[in-house]
Amino acid sequence: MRLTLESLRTLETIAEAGSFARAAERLHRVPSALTYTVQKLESDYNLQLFERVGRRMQLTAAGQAVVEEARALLRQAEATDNRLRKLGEGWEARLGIAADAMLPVDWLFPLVADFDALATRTELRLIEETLGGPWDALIAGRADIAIAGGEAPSGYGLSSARLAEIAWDFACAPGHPLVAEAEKGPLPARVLRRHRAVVAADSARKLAARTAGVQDGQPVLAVSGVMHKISAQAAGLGVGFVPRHLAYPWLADGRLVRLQVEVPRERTRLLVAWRSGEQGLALNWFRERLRGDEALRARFDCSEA
Amino acid sequence: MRLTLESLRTLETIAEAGSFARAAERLHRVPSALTYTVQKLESDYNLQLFERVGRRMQLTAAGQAVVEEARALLRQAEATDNRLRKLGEGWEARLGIAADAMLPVDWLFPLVADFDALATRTELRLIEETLGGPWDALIAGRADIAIAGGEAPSGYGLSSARLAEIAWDFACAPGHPLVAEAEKGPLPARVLRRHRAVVAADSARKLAARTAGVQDGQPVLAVSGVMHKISAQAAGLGVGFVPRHLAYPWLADGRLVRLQVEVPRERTRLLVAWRSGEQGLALNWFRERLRGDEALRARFDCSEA
DNA sequence: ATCCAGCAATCAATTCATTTGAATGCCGCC
DNA sequence: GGCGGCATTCAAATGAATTGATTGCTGGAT
Repeated sequence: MRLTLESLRTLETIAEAGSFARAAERLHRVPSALTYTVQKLESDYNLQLFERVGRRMQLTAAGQAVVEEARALLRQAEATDNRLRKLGEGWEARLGIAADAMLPVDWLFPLVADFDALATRTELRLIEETLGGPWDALIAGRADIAIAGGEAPSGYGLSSARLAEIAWDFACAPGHPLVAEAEKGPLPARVLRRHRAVVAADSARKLAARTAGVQDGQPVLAVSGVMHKISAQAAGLGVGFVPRHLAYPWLADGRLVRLQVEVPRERTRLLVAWRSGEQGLALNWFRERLRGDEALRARFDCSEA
Repeated sequence: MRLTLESLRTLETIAEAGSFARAAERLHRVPSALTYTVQKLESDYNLQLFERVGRRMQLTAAGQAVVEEARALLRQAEATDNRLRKLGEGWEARLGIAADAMLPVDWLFPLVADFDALATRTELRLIEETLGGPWDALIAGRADIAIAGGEAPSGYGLSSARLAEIAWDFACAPGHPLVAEAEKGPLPARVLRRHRAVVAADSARKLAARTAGVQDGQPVLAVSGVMHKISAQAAGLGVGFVPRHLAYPWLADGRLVRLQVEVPRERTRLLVAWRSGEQGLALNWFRERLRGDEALRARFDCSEA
């Protein structure tokens, strides 16, 4: 393939400028250089691109077609150039963010929109995971940022920063037998153990699976995400702790009721984590934005109702 | 923009070959040349593409991303190269074929399929016109081949060859008053003139409009294509001559009936025409294929029924 | 351990495609 | 009829890319 971007760019400029002379000026070259370039292109492809008409040159039909082709290719070349530039500036080619389902992905959309405005050409990937899932994705390299609950698994070289705290309510459907029992006072573990617990299954692939808030011997229904867990509980299929910032509407309109338990679940810390030492600009941007995003934080502190 | 297709190709080859040495061999260059190219790319974009691992080089994450970009751009560059080649061989960028509606476009599809098999990259444009329309399109340059009835307008430098002959039947709907009249014998012009004629409007934009088979003083309904004319006549809206090869099914199943008239319409010659002196390979190909296409010809000679 | 083979980097020398600049010729216009 | 704008041609200059010899490193074989 004898094609050169340079020669196509030259051709395009001539077509736009309307004459070799003006094109030469624009390109900071001498007219004869353009003659050379065009003639080379013509002989390479055995093609007549221009024809003399009076003292100036005019594109032939074939020339016109070539200019169109050239434009298309040049536009893509410019896009590629741009991409490489951004990579050179330190913007990663791709950035994966694995967020615990407790942080609904659409809460991240405003950040993504702001990021887009930077025109970094970094491809973003939002991954929803549960429990150990974000950690797993981070360690395995499927993600570069994890938004996850609890503690960072140690020994993998991860760093993290606090993002928010999640409060838990023990809840079930209004018709559930536990509702009656709860009138006698805070429910002891012994009672809870007799009712099916709904749990969000761990999406981790490699790390040891975690379970949260389940007692030994308690029958279990595992579902694939927090929202499924909430709706399963609302359907009366079981009981369990639900994150307040997500379950709030369900508790407010009575689809779920909150019960007092003897051992309430502690607040969970939600962390932003990354592999230590990674320096990409997109990673930094998201890390800092997440840490400073008060609007996002506030959404976790829904009224105590 | 400092981007070169050559350097991207080099990079791609290295990535594929797995080492500078093997890539150099494939590219018929010396390893140090590749080192030079890669280092230039790296310094141009301030980017590290490779890292030493042992005695060989391995793509960094950024390098991997660049290779992907490079691949995409190179594939398009190859397409462009191919296109220019074809243009150089004499295949036009575009070929427009303006066919009279009496030649249903789908009758041309087999030719188009065969043409496609040549992989010429010529863009095809099929235009349906009526009466003077194909000539008009040819003269105005909207088409390069016309398939049209009658005579080529002279003085425009057109050439033509015979394609087929079209036979006409005078027809109307079974319930039309002319049907009864026709039982007395062939219909004279005087009688026909009293009934509305359906005509296909001329699609020519510049040439003088033509009308065919209409008598002075006859009321007219103009529709935009032969098929519309046929169905308008079948709906009893008027009478007129219909091309036998298209109306045949309608006559066969009785939606239209053929009437004897005193002055039948002569067969019309269908011509393939082009601007004299044009030499494009696609034009030649279609011209020759149309002239030699017995299957196509045969479709006009439907049984005399 | 040692040696060898394979690979990439460096550097000076070379090559050759591209560019330059001066000269020529053409055309249209005042 | 001469002037000015435009493209081409050609010899000469340029400089980016290539070569080839050399060095240095590594991993595997002996």
